[in-house]
Amino acid sequence: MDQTSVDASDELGKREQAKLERRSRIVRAARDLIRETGDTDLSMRMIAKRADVSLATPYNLFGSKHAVVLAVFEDERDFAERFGRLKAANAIERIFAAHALATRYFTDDPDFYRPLWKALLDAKGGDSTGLATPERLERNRAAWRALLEAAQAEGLLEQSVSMELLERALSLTANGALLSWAMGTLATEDLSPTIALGYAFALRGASTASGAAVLKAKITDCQSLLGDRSRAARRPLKEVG
Amino acid sequence: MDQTSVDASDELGKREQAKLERRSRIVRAARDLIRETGDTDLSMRMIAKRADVSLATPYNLFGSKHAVVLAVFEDERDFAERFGRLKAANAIERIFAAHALATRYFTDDPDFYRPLWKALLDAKGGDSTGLATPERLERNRAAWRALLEAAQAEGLLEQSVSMELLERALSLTANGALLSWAMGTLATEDLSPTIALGYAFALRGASTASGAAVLKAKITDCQSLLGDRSRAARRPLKEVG
DNA sequence: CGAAAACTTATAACGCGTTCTAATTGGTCA
DNA sequence: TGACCAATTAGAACGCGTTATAAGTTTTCG
Repeated sequence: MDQTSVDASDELGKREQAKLERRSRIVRAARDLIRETGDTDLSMRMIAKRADVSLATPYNLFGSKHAVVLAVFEDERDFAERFGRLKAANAIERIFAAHALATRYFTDDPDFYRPLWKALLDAKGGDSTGLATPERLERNRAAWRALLEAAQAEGLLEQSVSMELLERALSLTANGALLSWAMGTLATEDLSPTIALGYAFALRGASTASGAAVLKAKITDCQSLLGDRSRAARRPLKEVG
Repeated sequence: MDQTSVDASDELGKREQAKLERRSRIVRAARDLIRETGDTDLSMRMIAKRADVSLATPYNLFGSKHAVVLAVFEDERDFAERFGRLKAANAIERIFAAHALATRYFTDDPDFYRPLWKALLDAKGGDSTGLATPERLERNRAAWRALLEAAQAEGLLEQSVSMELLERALSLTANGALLSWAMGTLATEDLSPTIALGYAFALRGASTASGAAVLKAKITDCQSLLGDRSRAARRPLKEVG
């Protein structure tokens, strides 16, 4: 309905242009509030005040607080772009490189992304819930599936397993880990190796003999990482967040 | 601190006894409300009215709505009891039997457990969040770890992998699936095979040669289950809940 | 230009989870 | 029995997400 072409910023009418600017002001206000105060002051009234709009405007332009936070989230992650230019020794290493790339967003800026995830998990709205826009979700799914199919083509993953279902299993692991992380049950430093270990287990379960070797190495890597940490620090849950 | 012995209901003083009865009235009220109306009318004011107590009382006795819902949840699942008497051909089959037992709670009564999970996921409270009581969580973890260690002792899982970390990977998968299910992204009929497939992948990634065979069968089983379903019905998201 | 359409605005309202106050009930114990 | 004390109670209040209404304001178009 909107967004008639890619370079739409010029020929769009002042009305639509003003709407776009209001939209971005709101998203920026929400982002800045998360950056400055975590999720404590992330209220619609605060966002509206900060964006110099009325309280009703975010509801006109986005529909709900969830949608605003989602817009902040998607604004930050120009993820799929860097996805393509991943280089690694083989397809499986490329999968873990993609994982590292994806996870670094969170671990590099946990004070920003943890409140964001927490806000995203607030499921009160019946139907508008979700951790990503459907289109974004589908694009990510496709990107991961492509990585997996490349590994399958290289003979590292068995032909008999469905890459679609394997991708679903991997994303389940990642979502579970991010859930634990957002709730404070999983420490930031453990997030990446925990997901990597889950990936390694699942991938090895779908791998051929040639793929199993490198994955076994990955498993022992992650295990020693997590094992050392838990043996060394054993911090109580309070200190996690 | 409380619960001095098993038959504590007698020698407890009328005051403490009345408190206990109020507690159970509140939990029962919350349970009935979920059963009757889903999560639409699950408000503290409703729960209090239904339990014939003041609005302040649930806060005195539980502390928060989250704690009340958690109490409902734990009240329903006398899970660990039936955990012991699982019989199967081998340790790995016993793991999947345990999974089936655990998942059946949800799939048999989705209209009850889905709102419950949704309420549990509401993370707004900073520190009281969690999907289970810490003690309950630790008990479940230990039970699963025992199952895994039995499989390891039978030579089905490799000695080099840590059963503690493998258990964590499995629970990540389960939590991720339950999250998707609670949010309406995963259909009830797909919940059990999806988790089972995730378990099968991860377990096969940690298995020895002798364990890999039965797990490969499990993988193809689950795959055909999920594949047939998605090919046959392809229902839109709306019809999920 | 001037009218109509589109959108924002201010503001009030609703039910929610949660906290607080003051008053009252009722078990406990000397 | 009578005094103490712990807990519940009614009720108001706070900020929240969200919705609705009525009154501006500004672009668009004949």
